Amino acid sequence: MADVARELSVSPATVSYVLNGREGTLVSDRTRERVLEMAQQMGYRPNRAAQVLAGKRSNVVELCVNGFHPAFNGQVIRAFQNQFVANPYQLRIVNPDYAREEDWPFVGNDWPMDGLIISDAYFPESIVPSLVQPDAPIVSKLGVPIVSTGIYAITNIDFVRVDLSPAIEAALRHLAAHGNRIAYVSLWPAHTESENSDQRYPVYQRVLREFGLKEEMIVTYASPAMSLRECTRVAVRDYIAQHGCPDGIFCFNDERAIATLAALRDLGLKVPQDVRLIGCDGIEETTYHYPPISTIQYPFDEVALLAWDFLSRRIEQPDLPLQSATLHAELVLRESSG
Amino acid sequence: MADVARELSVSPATVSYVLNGREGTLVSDRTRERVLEMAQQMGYRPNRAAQVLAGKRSNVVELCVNGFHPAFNGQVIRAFQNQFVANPYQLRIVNPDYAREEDWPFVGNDWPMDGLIISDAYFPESIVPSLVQPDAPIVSKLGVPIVSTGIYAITNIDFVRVDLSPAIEAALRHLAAHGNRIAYVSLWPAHTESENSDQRYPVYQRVLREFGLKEEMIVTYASPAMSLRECTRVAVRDYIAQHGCPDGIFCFNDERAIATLAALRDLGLKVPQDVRLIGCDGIEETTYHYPPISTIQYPFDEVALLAWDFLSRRIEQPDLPLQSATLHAELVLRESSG
DNA sequence: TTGAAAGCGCTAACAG
DNA sequence: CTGTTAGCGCTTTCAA
Repeated sequence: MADVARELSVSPATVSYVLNGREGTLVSDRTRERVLEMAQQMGYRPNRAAQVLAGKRSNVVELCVNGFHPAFNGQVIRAFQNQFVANPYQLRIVNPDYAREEDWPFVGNDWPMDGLIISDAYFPESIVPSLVQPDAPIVSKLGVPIVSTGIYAITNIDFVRVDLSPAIEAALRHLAAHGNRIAYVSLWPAHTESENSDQRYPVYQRVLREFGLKEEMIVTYASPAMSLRECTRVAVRDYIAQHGCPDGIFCFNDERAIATLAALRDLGLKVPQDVRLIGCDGIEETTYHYPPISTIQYPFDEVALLAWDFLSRRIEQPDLPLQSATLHAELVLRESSG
Repeated sequence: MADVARELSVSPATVSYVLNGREGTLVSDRTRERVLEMAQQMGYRPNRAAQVLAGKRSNVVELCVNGFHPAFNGQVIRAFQNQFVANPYQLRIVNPDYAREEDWPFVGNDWPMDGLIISDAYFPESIVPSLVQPDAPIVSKLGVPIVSTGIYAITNIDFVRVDLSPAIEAALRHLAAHGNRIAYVSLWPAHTESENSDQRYPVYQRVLREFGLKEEMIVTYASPAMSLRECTRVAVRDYIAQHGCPDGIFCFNDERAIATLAALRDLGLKVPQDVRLIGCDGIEETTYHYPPISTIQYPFDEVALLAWDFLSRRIEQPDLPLQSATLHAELVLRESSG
């Protein structure tokens, strides 16, 4: 910038003015033009670190998801990115799974940002709550506003929550109407579940009780050696080998439903004839399997739209009252559930 | 930092020393201890922008991939992230697809970084080459070293290239051994292909010529309204409705193979009985479909390992001679190819 | 063993 | 309309 200024014998401030496109005719058209041209020619690029240090906005919004690979987060990210095309802000994706412990609760990323979106705050318990100031909930300890989204949304800051319960209930009623053994392919054994950690289990428990059925949990521990899908495939195969086959299976998510489908195929069982299957999340892949997998559709686009809406408003007006919305996921029945 | 210093009545420099963990006993143990404790207590967090501005390394390495969602890049990202656990560097993922045009060729991200890894430099043509200085190829115009990886690696900077050709040839020979109509589900029509844009087509062309077979291209244009998979599914369905069914289909990638499998199912065709199918990339999902899809396995982990190896070495020693490696993808035959 | 001071590249008063 | 100047938070000589 100084170079450009020197070359043109104007002051750096003038260059800064035109490059920042300050409105009003602070700078004469001729000067502006010359500066622009020279900057272009000299390949000037702003130093963002310096800009931020000098008090400028970073124009970065961070999206925090846990894991890039799982299809669910892929769709979350894609939906958010679509909000950010033709938008002055950049979206920066971070994945706290890989953050170094010593960086918690700041998820290992303290580069400048103007706001933070946390999708499914389902991280090593403590991270997110510790970012939120109990007394001044709107602006976080990071100094920027946070919007929390998803099933595990935190609800004392701006949030977009997705409620799965009605859809899960419908799914389980559907299964219960067609059989007596309804299993749940879950993350943890029942006794580990807390309201906070799984929206699904309480519904499962309630519906099964209502129908007078016995709970059957198929627990799929993750293992470092195997992928999530492999673990699930093995767990389901083992369970059925030992206990026989349920009439219906509801899975914690589509990843597990896909693995479950493979496990059933491994055992020569037919879906939906021998066993009905329903997943959860609504990732695109479910429509490409055979049979197409019934699922509970997470409203990716609506969440992204609302979250960005809340956040951008909050960035402009930090003392707005709490903004919130609750969306409802929808049961999509396909062949796998008969 | 100044606050911490003031609180302890030491100079900011002292605080900086201990916080940067400079070796040698520059600072007395007692002072060090007090500083550490006070910093902790006051919740001190370094301002990375300021650190960088003052000349410190950012400890950030950027990984540039095109698109988060597609399963292929998901596996690329995961493989790289595994290199970066327990590594002082942070990995920052960027996706130039969503970069604003005016930011090219800097892919919309000019936050500080110490190095750049470009995975499959398959972006709007110009981006990557324009980052490389023709005269001083090792260090890029960005001022940091670049390592290029993947099928479309640029080979005048440090690179890890993946050669698909032998595996593709094996795949096509396998198909050609079992039928006369071998189709290629491609991105573009044949006349668009250039050596640089598709490693696969030249092999397809060569093998088909050798067997005296006629080329059949099934072109799957992407459309903004439909997902890649949907587009492919429709394109394959239409093609077969019009031209009848080939004996073997080789797909540009697994995404397309999965969609092709769905299309074949839509038409009531059996794989591999009616038509043999082989994909490319080796994404995990291929093992979960029915039938499991034959594919060409991209060496995700090896690429990540070597790329990081090259880059970290280059960061330390900028004037090392060119580093390079070529890996070979491997054909994995599963049920879909008979 | 510690402190003072310059400067990284930029922005935003303020003065002219 | 344009230039001067004081920082932003930190690192790093250099001097004490």
